[in-house]
Amino acid sequence: MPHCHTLIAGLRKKGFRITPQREMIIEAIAHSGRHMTAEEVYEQVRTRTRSINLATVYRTLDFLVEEGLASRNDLGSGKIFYSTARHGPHVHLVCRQCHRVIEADGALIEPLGERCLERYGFEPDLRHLALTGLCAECRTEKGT
Amino acid sequence: MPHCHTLIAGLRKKGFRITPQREMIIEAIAHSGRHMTAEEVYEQVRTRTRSINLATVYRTLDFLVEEGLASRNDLGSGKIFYSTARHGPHVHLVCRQCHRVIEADGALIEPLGERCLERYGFEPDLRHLALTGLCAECRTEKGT
DNA sequence: AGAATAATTGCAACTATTTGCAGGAGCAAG
DNA sequence: CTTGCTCCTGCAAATAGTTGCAATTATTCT
Repeated sequence: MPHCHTLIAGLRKKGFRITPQREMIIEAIAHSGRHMTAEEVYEQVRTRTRSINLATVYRTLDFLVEEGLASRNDLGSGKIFYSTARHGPHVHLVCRQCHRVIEADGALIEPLGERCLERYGFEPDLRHLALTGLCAECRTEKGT
Repeated sequence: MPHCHTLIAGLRKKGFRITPQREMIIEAIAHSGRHMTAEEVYEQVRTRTRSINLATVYRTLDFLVEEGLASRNDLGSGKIFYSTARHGPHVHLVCRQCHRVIEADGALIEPLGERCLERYGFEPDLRHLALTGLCAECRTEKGT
């Protein structure tokens, strides 16, 4: 799993500019190894410098998503979560009712990638897939 | 489509109240057979009555999602799309770069549902799955 | 090192979505 | 058809996320 310096070096090699803001945003999110909202990333970077703006955070995060270095997930809570691909591939099972999020093994969707590529020339990012549905508890509740 | 009447009857049977607003919102989205933003649904219903509020539209759409009758997709454009499950199961392949959306055959992810259920007791809604990744064109562009 | 240049930032305005609360209305029971 | 119990709606305010534009600055070329 790429460390933030690897990420940064990669971006630089591709010809993107690495500003202190971008560097700190990347470090914040890559280092946390968790899912963060833009606001959280902002707060985190803010503890290190005053030269950071929330709009920049949003733009940088979306930029990272475009470059395939982070993923953006709407888990139905009204907030969008971002994360790098540091922790291995995995799937989020998001309950549409209680909004609980189960982290499932990425192996679950292994065969999927190849088929997308074959049939549609589309290369899905399967490191942070989110599936919506009903969790076990909500299912039994419902099943009355 | 009398389809929406089925939906409405089902909700009534479950003990939910069917207000004119809910009825019109359901008709709007079920009838369109497309993906719509909350704003579009609002405009659509607005042509029929003045007694509708955008907040109600948002709440009703989220309610439908909870009930498993609609799905909510953040396709990365800053707007959230909603749709019913009228057209058969299918997958959205969303390019993270050009934001193009390819509609793929739902059979693509058939085996996935069973495995989620087996291992996690989680029943995913596979009728409107969205996968993020790189489309063929953006991939070749990148491959320079 | 210094200048040119084009990408990136901050600001502020704007759009999108959520939430609290008070009043309104669907539905069941009588 | 009236009552009462709740759930639902509208409003307005709060929170999230996006965008245009002028100023700034990372990188390249000399």
